[in-house]
This record gives sequence, C-alpha cells and structure tokens, in this order.
Amino acid sequence: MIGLEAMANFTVIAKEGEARVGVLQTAHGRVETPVFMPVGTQGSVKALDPEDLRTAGAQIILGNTYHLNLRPTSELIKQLGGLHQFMGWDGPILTDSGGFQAFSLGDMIAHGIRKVPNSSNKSSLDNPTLKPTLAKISEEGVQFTSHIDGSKHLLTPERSIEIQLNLGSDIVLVLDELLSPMHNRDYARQSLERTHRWELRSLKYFQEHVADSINPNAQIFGIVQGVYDKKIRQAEAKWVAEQDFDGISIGGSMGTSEFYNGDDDVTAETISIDWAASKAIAKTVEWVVPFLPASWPRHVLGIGEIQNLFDCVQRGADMFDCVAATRRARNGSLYISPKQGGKVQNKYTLLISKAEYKMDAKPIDQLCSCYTCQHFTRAYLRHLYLAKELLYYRLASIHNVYFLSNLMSQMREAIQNQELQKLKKEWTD
RNA sequence: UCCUCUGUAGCUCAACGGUAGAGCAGGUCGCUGUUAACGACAAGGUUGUAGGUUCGAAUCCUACCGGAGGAG
Repeated sequence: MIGLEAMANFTVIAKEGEARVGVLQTAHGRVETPVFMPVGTQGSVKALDPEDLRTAGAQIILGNTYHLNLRPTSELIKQLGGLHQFMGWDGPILTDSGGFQAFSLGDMIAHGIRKVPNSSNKSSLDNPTLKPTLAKISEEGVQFTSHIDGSKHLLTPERSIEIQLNLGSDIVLVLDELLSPMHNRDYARQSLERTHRWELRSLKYFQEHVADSINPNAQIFGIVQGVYDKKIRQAEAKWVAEQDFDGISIGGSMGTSEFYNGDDDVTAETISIDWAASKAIAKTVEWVVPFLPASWPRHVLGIGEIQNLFDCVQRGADMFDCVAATRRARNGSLYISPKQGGKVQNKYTLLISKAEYKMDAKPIDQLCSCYTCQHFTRAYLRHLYLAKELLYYRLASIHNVYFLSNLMSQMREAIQNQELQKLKKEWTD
C-alpha cells in the first residue's frame, strides 16, 4: 500500500553539535545512524555470509552496479528475485551506481594515482604516466571494457538506475563522475556540469520506473561531487539540495592535490599530501553540510578509516561505506582500540603477520566481544594468515566489521549523551 | 665395485670461462564508493671441501665428501 501520509524516510532523534543520531527507514528495515556499511561488491561481503554479517553487527550493506551487471547480470538477479533473495541477505542494501568504476578503471589508472594520496605515491602525482584504461567517459555515459572478458558495455545514467532497480536495491545512487586530483579546472567544470545532467537523467528514469520495479519503495540518493575547493563544493551541494532526492552521498572524497585549495587555513605552500589524506575528507563534509536539507541522510562515499569516521560524524555525516574493513582484514590488518595500542599513526590496526604475535595467546583486542575475539588467539590467527587458510579471512573479516559496527554504535550512544567529543578524545588523544 | 648424473640463499632452481639472479618461505610495511585472499620494500651467498688450469672459475681438470639413478 502506497503511504498516503508519505512518512519521512529519515528521522533525526538526537544531536550533539552537527553530529546526529538518526533512524533511516528502508524497504528492508530500519538503520540506525551513524552507520558503517560493509561493501559487498559482487553480491557478497567477501568472506562473510549473511549470518556472519548479522553477528558482526552490520545493518546495511553495499552492492555494485558495474560488477553485478557484468556477472551474473542484473537481469539474471532480477529473475531470481532480486539481490536480497539471491544472496540471502534480507536487510537493507545500498547500491553504487558504477561511477566509481568509471574512475577506478579510467583516470585512476591513467593518472597512476590512488583514491587517497599519501606520501608514498606523491611521485606519481608529480609524474603522471598514461596507461591504457578500461573506462571512457562521454556525455552519453561510461564506456566500459569488461575487466573479465574485454566485452564493451555502455553504462548510461538510465542504464545504471535500471540495473539498480533490477537488483532491487533499497537505496539507489545516481550515476556520477569522480574527479581526479590530476584534472584541471576546465575539465572539472565540464565534468560537474555533465554530472548534473547525469543526475537529472538518473532521477527521471528512477521516478518513471521505480513503481514497476521489484522494490517499489526504493529510495534514490543524489551525489555531490566537486574537487577539494570550498566554493565549488558548496555550489555543488546547493544544486543537489534543490533536486528531488531522498538523501545524498558525498562523493570524490579523496584527499586533494596541489591543484585545488579552498581552505582558509591552508595555502598552496603549506598543503601536503599527508595533510590532505587526513583532513580533506572531513573538510569536504564540513563545507557541504550547511547546504543540505537536515531531513536528508548524508552518506560519505567510500570513507571508513577510523579517524575519518570520527571527523565526519562530528561534522554531520550519517552513513559510511568502505572496503577498508574487509580488505584490511584479508591483508592482515586488524583493528585494535586505543587501550590495545590503536592510534591515528597505526590507523588503529595491528599487523597480524608480525613475528611478535607468534606466541601471543591474547585475542586481537581484549576489549572486543566479536566472535573471533571470543574464541581465537593472535597466535592462531597469525598462523592461519601465514598459511593462507581460508578460515583466516572469515575470522579476520568478522572482527573488522564488528569493530567498526561497534564503534559506530558507541558513537550513537555518545551523541545521545552529548559525549561524542569525549569519546573522540579517548580515541585520538 | 664400476658407470652416469648432481651439489649455488631456509626451500626449488637460474647464470656462453667475464659484476652470482629469480620464485617461494621468512622479515618490515602499505591498503578509504574492491580490477585487491592484493601490492611494495629490505634482507638473505667463502657457489659441498681441498687443490689445479687461467689475466679471470659457480662454470674447465683432479681428488675427496654428500645425494640420485643404472649395471653387477
């Protein structure tokens, strides 16, 4: 039954400064925010099944338009009842539009850069090397060359939404283009105008087709792009805020480069790549939030390192997705709390491969109540990791997902008690 | 007992008589809308031993020691 009294999809229930606790209603249940969303690119949060996800505290997960449409195709998934049914996850799903792949398979390769620059890849920013890419952008959309079989696929804004509706996504994202720190201002301006057109095309297609999709109560989020430039970001935020979206994703949060500088207390002379990696993301959130409707959930795309979570929540962000938790887990990097040695410098992680854990009978984190920490030692996990035992990937991923879910839960409680600053201090001092 | 082959990094193997290298293991790191169970870096050596030939030997010769195979 279509709700006559169009219930708000998002309700803010507590605030501390700009930070807020909210409840997001989706077609597959409610989500308490601020929330961390594990990434399940290909219809699976790598190494975890839906039950693992639940016990690890995941409320909502992310799926991917580009990957799922290449394989097994969104039409197949639709025929099998949609992504929820296909993968056995009955909770909320947010789907990315494929915009990130246009970037990561395109200019990110061409420019030889990483999403978030750091000192170790500064040289590549200084010396771009042009390499063959798998994605080309035009007004029509993104022309992909499949990384699987080399076949060509045109992803238009309309097609992106069609795919996401086929998947039965609860939160659909408009197709956007990310800007690389290597792009010049001319390119940036043209790209942003094109992204506006893509967003409107996405929205139109969504409005015309969602009612007939397998998830008629799906929502659609706009995306605010822009570079690391205060004025541009705010103008973009203003534009997106005027459109008929259910929420917003803040995209292109990727540090910065010497080309852009919109911050008052940073000059081209003092800016550094390291500074950018740690601060630019939070600054971007800070800049755009005042221009966004308070009733819109605010999602920061692709962000999820612990310091960034604190910085962005504090500035009014509600939702985060990030591959870091699960990728780090698989690569031997496991989250630890401050009392266990976690700090900004080590990104709140330990490297389980280190020789010092060879005989360590303690859990990863003695304060953690995840399944892994309740049952297994560092020594055992190190052994599994070095032996490349499959069990390692599951146990490590359970821990990292639980750890971030639990951290977000602590943040929600802290905000309700006006103690977010105190909690942040405990983590960052 | 004889014949053949073979001894190089912890392991498996490269290197025309001309600066001994690689993969793996082990070590230290990196990872932010996943092309990522991935990637980077450093370390690691009296080339089985003892002689000889040579400007120069892991490489050629001799002996010994260790291993594999064959014949008896």
